[in-house]
Parts: sequence; structure tokens; C-alpha cells
Amino acid sequence: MKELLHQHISNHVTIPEKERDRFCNLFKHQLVKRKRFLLQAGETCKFEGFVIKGLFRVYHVDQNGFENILYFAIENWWITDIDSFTNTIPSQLYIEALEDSEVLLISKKDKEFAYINLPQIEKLFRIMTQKTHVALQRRMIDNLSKTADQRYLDFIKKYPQLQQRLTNLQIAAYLGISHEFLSKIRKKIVTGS
Amino acid sequence: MKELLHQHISNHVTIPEKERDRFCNLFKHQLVKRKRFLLQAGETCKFEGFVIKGLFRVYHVDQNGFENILYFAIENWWITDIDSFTNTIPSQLYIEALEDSEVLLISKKDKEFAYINLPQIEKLFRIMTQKTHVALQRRMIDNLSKTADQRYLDFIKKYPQLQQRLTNLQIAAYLGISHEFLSKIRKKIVTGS
DNA sequence: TGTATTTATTGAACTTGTTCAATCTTTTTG
DNA sequence: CAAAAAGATTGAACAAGTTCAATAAATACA
Repeated sequence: MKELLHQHISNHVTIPEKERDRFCNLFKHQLVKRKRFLLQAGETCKFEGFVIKGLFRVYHVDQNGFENILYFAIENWWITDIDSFTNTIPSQLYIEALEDSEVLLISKKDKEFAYINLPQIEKLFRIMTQKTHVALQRRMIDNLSKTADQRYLDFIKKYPQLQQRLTNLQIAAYLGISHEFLSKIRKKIVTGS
Repeated sequence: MKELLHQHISNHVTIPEKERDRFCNLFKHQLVKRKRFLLQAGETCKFEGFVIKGLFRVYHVDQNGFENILYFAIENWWITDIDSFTNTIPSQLYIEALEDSEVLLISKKDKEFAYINLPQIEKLFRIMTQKTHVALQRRMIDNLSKTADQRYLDFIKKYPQLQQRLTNLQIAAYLGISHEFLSKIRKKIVTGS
């Protein structure tokens, strides 16, 4: 059940088996049914999760009730609201399963224990946070400099497998456009302009 | 000269003075005149910098030659292209001094040395990367969910001191709008609608 | 200090993307 | 399987933001 996490850790840091296992034992396995929430806005995020099956979306609801998706998480991805989790403040985000899913969850206390007692874990999360930061920086650049058409084409090229598991509503909410406009972009692409 | 860095480190981690000093000694002091570049697109970013005086902008130039500012860095902020630096790939970014500035620079090799030999440094950068990631995540949410008017009002409220050191062109490039449109937003605010 | 350069403002025409409403298709669920 | 719910498409009217061009104001620097 924790093979994916074992593998993931070993892929990113050199770590004694014993230390890795002590860390993995801090996680609790949890099933999350489709449409169920791991986190809702207003709650303080008390976990960091590692997805071993399924698909989640992490999104924000603005004043007008419009949903903006920050990211999707599939197998081998981490999910949390890092802002709420690290600063112990109410979250602005929802984390919802889009398919029947499974996650491994670690509490804040256990993660802090790991930071103190398992030195390679500090490195692991330094590296993972760097990676997610790089991904977000790239997305920020794209959002600032590309049109919706280009962003959509980039998205389906970059995540072809993910696209098939998502509705166009969800893709639109990720791209930051209305789903009607996405529909028009898709038509334009099919008809060749 | 390295007092700011000393202070900054002690503010974020508990570290023996000796370890902190060994780390600080890895930095080289550098003056950067206004309009000079620390990094230009195409180069691989070979440093991480800590600003001790002045002001920098970190920006991207898109296909149409339009400049998008990712962030500004003043005293006590770190500057680098984390993507280029960590993955050793050509940067898409420019880092330019907007005022006569001073930075402390550390090379990739010395930073890796620190990660291996100075355990609290791993923690320091885990925390700093988390912080910058949180800031970027907040900005991403704002960009997805707020109008240009709101983003401008938020910006001058959040960074009043920074606003005075920037031109409206630079603020517009940060907000992701044309400077003409920013001018119209400003007029609307002054005339009270 | 005066000239050149950069920055800021404004208006008009235009483009990109939104909103609303109607219709159709697909998926979910009792 | 049937009904209900969710998702996708389309068009028309609208709003947000861009582009271009002209002019004025502020700043840099020889």
C-alpha cells in the first residue's frame, strides 16, 4: 500500500531504509469517494497528503462564486494547502476528489517530528517544495504572457492523460476562462480557425 | 556588510553562530548599478542572491516583446531563477537592478556544500522556498479571481513603500496589464468612479 | 542647465473574453 | 432503465482590457 510512497522518496533523496520506513509509518491510509472533500475553505488544513490512486482538484471560490482551480493532483502528487498548513490559518481552498481516490495522510505534528528526527525528510520537502514552486512559476509566466488559446493547447499537450479524466468545465476553471469560451476555442481548433 | 543576512538567518532558524558564519562566508558581495543585469534570458543562473540594498525586478519577455514582472526584490529578499538554478537550464528571465543596489551572492557549488555540511541551511531554504511558494500561490489566486482594478488596489495597499520606488509601467507589468489601462484605472480611482 | 529620453495621460477603435439564455448530449443515480 | 443532473455547444449582447497615436510631464544625463 505504501510502495508508491517508498518509491517516490527514494527517487528524490538518498535515505537509509530504516529512516524511510519510520517516515512512511507516520502516514495513515484514507479512501476518498468521488465528490468528497479532503479540505473545505474555512477549515485549517491539518494534513499533507500523497495521492496513491485517483484524482483531486484544489480550487478556490471567489466572491462571485466562480471556481478557480489551482492544480490537479494524481498518483504520486502531494496535496495540501501549504499556506493554511504551514501558517495554521483558515484555508481559502477546497480539495475535492474527482474520482474514487486513495491518499496517505500525515499530520502536522508527525511532519514536524520527521523534520527534527529524520534529516533526509527535511531535504525531501525542500526538494519537493522547490519543484512545485518551479511548476507554479512556469504557470504564472504562461498566464501572464499567453492567450487562452495557447494555454489550452499547451495544457492538452502537456497533460494528455489528465485531459481525458477531466471535464471541459474543470479545464476552463484551471485555465482561468469561462467554459463557454473554452468551447469556442475548441471549435476554432477543430474547424482549423 | 553581512549583518542583514545574519539577522535574516537567525530570524528563520535556530543555528549555532559558527555554522551561520561558515554559511555567510560563502557569499560574495557585489554592487549592481541601476539598469545593470544580474541575469539575462538564455544564460544559466549560477547564483542565489540576497539583497542588502536597492531594488531588483525579475521579469520575462514574451514572444511579442512584452515584459511580465514575476516579482520585485528589495532588502532582505532572495533573488534567483530557481528553475534555471536548480535544473541547470537556460533561464527565461531577466534580473535587473532598478536602483543602485548591493547583493550577496552564493554559487551553486557552495550552496550544495552548505546543504551537505550545514544541516540548518537545508531547513532555512526549505522554509524560504515554502514562503515564496505561498506568496506565489496567493498571487496566482488573485490573478485568477480578481479584476485589474482590485489587483492594483491590493498592490498599493500591500506594498505602499514599494509603490513609491516603482514607475506605473513597472507596476502594470507586474499586474499583467498595459500601462495605458493602469492609467485609466488610476483616473477612475481618483475621480471616484 | 538644457536637451534627450522615459514616463504618464487620454481618446478612439479594436480584440479578447464574459454573461445570459436556449438547446442538446452525456453521465449519474435511484 | 428512466429521470434527473451535469456537461457541452452556440449565438447575441456586453464588459474588460489592448493597441495605436498624440500630447504633456517628469527624469536623466551630457
